[in-house]
Amino acid sequence: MTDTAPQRRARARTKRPPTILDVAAHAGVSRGTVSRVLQGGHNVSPGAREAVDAAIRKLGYVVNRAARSLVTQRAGSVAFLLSETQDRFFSDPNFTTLLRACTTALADHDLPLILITAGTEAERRRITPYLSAHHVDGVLLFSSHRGNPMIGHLRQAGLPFVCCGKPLGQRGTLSYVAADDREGAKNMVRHLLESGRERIATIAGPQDTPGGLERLHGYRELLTEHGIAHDERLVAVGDYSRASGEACMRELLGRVPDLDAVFVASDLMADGALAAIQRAGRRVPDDIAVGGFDDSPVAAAAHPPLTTIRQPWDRISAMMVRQLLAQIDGEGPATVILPTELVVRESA
Amino acid sequence: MTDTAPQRRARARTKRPPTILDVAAHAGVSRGTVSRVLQGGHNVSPGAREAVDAAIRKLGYVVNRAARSLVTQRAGSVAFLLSETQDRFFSDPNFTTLLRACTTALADHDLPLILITAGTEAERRRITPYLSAHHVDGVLLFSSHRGNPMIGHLRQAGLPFVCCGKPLGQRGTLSYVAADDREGAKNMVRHLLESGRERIATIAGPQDTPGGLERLHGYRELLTEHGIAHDERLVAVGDYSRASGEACMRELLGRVPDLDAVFVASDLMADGALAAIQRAGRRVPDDIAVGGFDDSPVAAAAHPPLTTIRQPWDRISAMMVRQLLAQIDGEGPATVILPTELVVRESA
DNA sequence: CTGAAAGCGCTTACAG
DNA sequence: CTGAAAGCGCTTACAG
Repeated sequence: MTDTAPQRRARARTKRPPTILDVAAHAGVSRGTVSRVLQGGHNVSPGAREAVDAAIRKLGYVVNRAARSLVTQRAGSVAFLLSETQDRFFSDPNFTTLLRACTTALADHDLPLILITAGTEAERRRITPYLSAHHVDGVLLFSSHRGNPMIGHLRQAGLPFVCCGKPLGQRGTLSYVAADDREGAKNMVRHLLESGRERIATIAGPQDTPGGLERLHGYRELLTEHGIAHDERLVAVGDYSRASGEACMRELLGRVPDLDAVFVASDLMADGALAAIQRAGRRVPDDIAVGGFDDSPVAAAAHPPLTTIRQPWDRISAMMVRQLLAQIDGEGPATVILPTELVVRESA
Repeated sequence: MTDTAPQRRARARTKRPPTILDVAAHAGVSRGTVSRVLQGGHNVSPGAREAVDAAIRKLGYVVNRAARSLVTQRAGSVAFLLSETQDRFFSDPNFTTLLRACTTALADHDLPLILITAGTEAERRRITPYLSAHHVDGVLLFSSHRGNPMIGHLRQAGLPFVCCGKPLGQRGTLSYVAADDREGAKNMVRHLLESGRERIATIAGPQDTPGGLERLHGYRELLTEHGIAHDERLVAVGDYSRASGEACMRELLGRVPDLDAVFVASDLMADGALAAIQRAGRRVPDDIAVGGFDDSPVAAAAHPPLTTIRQPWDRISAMMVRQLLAQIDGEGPATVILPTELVVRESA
């Protein structure tokens, strides 16, 4: 019974891929030597090394990660853990920026990124055994709320992790990477002041998040440094959504009709503020200057384009990955604060 | 030499997790029996089963996935493969919706989602060996461009995959799940017609994508069915970006000042169109009705909120996962087309 | 620098 | 229904 062409092809396709043993046979060396070449080629003679490399290319050999993991006791992958109410983070324009940057940074280290969401208690319960069993070597943790229980789980599991942004309401030292929120806020308010604005309001972010807190601190600190008295009527607090930006702006305009500038703690909220201002028949920046925060994609797309503070997402992501790898290799925790940058467009 | 407390804790933390052997010892059965319980408990007596379950709970046993993979020859994970120019897809509001829905659908099957980007030729080259080595059991493929070479790679690797949307420029049968673009477009244009509009323009998507093509076909088909002659001046083609929507709308208004409605092939472009219309001093929907497509987050946030066609992302994702699992289990390819839904808001 | 061999933690025929 | 045993594909001391 002769095979038909399709049958032969089908069998060839499902044929077991070459193993280290096939490579060893082709190269005329032992399994151990092939493995040593795979590990970087230390303690291998140039000749053996070349023979192995040639065999690998010829056979199209790719290491079996499961087998490697089993012996090295390492998963060979890292989790991108979103421990946030899903809607909130997924609708955040910064999220995709971060996700992309982390994927790229990890790919450079040949580490697949496993995306895990754990916004609810039920999800956290489901994912905890997975993490405790060290099915990943480490975790990039994205969560902005005070007292996230996920952090306790990760600590208990002894799993290396690095947070994006300063985790609030945690005791002890934790690794995290963050932008310099306070300094960024101060730079924006200074910019508004230096361009001649005198009644500067602010729309802060949620006060249980580091960005919400620190950017408001920065706003107050800078005004104080310039001898400007506090006026709480100039402060509104949103939830980072576009709708809340719009509502806060309406509120501020009602309370302080003669305000001439507003520093908004996120671009998305700033975009909402823009709508409220225009709806009120005021012009940006002529009547009211608007400064955002993030330099997310919405900033450039806004009308007018937003002057904002750029968060260095690429650097934040790369640093998170670097810190995580260091921790996986046994290093202790570290805090990394990265500077922001004022991006001047048309809104202020 | 007595250990200090921290040392003891450190050792306890890095202690090897329990294996199937520990469970077997605790339950007083053999390794094989524990494994059978893990596989669903067939051919295991109730007593043995209970003893094993108790031991598992007591020890906090979690299966070692690497060991399992090694023997089952399955990776136990699935890739979410973004084979699209990164900027384009990551800035698409539908992307996060899809990503979230797929993560959830896979989690229900205890399959981790591995996020992989392969927008450039260099990335594709890097990722191909990983896929060919079956480091994932299957691929959810997101790519909208004609003739994506990734599809050839996946076929060659014999790796099960399901596409999101109909892949253009491919021969042979492929599994894909898509919304009924043409019917959706027809529904929107019908809605515009029935609400009394007479000069209906359209902003289509890129003509090398199924959505760009099919929605334009639907527009034309519906008009023809209603005996309305083609007028190519009423057709503009964008690239799905907000900016292109704005530019196309400006173009259309210049060419046909008396148009009274526009069907836009994506919400993001529709949002841009809104800006162009308002900038031209026309009102929506009073002067011009605007219909979008997607029902992405921008639709509800637009001013005025967009009337649009809802893509059933949750169903699309769930179906993609279901089809993929079926293929992994040996089933052949299938095409799934899901109906869309007209969502009436204020813009039309 | 190299090979032989143990062992990582599972699953799965195979006997019984 | 159950146990003993082979084997998945690697890495890594250990000798030499």
